Amino acid sequence: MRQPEITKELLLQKAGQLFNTKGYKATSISEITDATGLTKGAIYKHFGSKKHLEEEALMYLAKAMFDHIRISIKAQHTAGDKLRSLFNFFESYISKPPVKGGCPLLNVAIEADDAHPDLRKKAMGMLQLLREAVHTLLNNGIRYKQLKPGIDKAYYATIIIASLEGAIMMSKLSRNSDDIKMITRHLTGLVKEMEL
Amino acid sequence: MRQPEITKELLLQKAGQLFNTKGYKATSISEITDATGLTKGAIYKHFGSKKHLEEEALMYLAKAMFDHIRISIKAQHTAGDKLRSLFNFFESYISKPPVKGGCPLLNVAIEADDAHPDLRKKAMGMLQLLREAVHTLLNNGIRYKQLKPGIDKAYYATIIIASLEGAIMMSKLSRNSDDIKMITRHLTGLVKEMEL
DNA sequence: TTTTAAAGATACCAATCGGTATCTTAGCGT
DNA sequence: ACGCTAAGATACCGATTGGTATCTTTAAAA
Repeated sequence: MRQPEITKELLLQKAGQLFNTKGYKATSISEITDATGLTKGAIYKHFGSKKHLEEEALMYLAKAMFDHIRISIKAQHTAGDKLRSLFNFFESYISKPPVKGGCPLLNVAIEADDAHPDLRKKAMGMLQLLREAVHTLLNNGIRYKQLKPGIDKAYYATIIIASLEGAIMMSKLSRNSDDIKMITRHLTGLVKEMEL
Repeated sequence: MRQPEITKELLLQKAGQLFNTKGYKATSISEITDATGLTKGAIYKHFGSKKHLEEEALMYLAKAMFDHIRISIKAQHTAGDKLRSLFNFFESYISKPPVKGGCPLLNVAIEADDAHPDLRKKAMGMLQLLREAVHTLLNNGIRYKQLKPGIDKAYYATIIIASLEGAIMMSKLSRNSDDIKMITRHLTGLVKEMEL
């Protein structure tokens, strides 16, 4: 019954889900013990403090998100298809959420930007990773003559990320996929303009 | 010294600022009494419960936001100029924030969508108001032959709101205006396509 | 000038917060 | 089979939470 690695994984997964749904500071230790069936002893043995658990859980959520992105992108073979697959991944945060509570980047960015510097730094790292992923994708598309060579990569990366995240906010609030679908349509149009 | 209306206004303004910066549930009554110099007695006399104060403070922030929007839009005379003025207003949430903490709609939507149904309903109302404002703006632009008649108004309203809100998240997180400026540039391009 | 109702201050409440110290127990190396 | 180490449970801590009951004070009506 004593399997510390499984225990830690369980704590990260359940705490991550709670943090992503209710918020990091709004989730109490006792809610995490309730959700896991474990006790404070287990949490403080593995993480030392709630703050540390918050940060590790965020990294856990980030890794899960980027793993999903990587998989869905790798399954496609042209820049255009990879981008459309990325849009579909964000659409899934509404239709069949890989983790409850929506996009972990958006959630932690809003909660942490003014009040929680350590979480904010990790959120900035996450945004940077996402930016680089799109950037790389566009770059490869240009290199393999799938996208027009002249495009402003940073500009398109910002448009893609901002409109997807904004649409997740709107669709999660409204509890339907209308907005995220419109944004997918819009971005698909942009991709067509970029394609050769 | 006893001026209940001024006291209430002070409470709404300071509580609104704290809620918009730190979060609604993460802000305690004592932080509000510290910020105002008042006591619990004043708060509970005027609002009855913290939940009620949260809701009234949100409506106070919403009213301030829409008042600002209305003013900046009314100062322009064509649909295109009104839209560009709206984009500038959202840019101001980064460069010279009318209320600390960024866009109240974005903040409350992320905090409330899963866990706080009453706040969520008010957030939905806010989003709907913003949607209708853009919709009306586009409609009038068509009526007065400033915009192309065939445009999909709901579609453009979603693109405008989503990309602005997403960009606010990114720019607030990064603490610079690069992203919101890129989005303004992108949306300005869209407006040009719509204009006759 | 006195009365009075409301505004707001003060003092208290149980519940819960994050955190720690201590104790028990499970499982591995020998 | 035994002992040791670390995983995890339990019991406690002071501080803070939202909320309430009571007391004081203020400003306007009479």
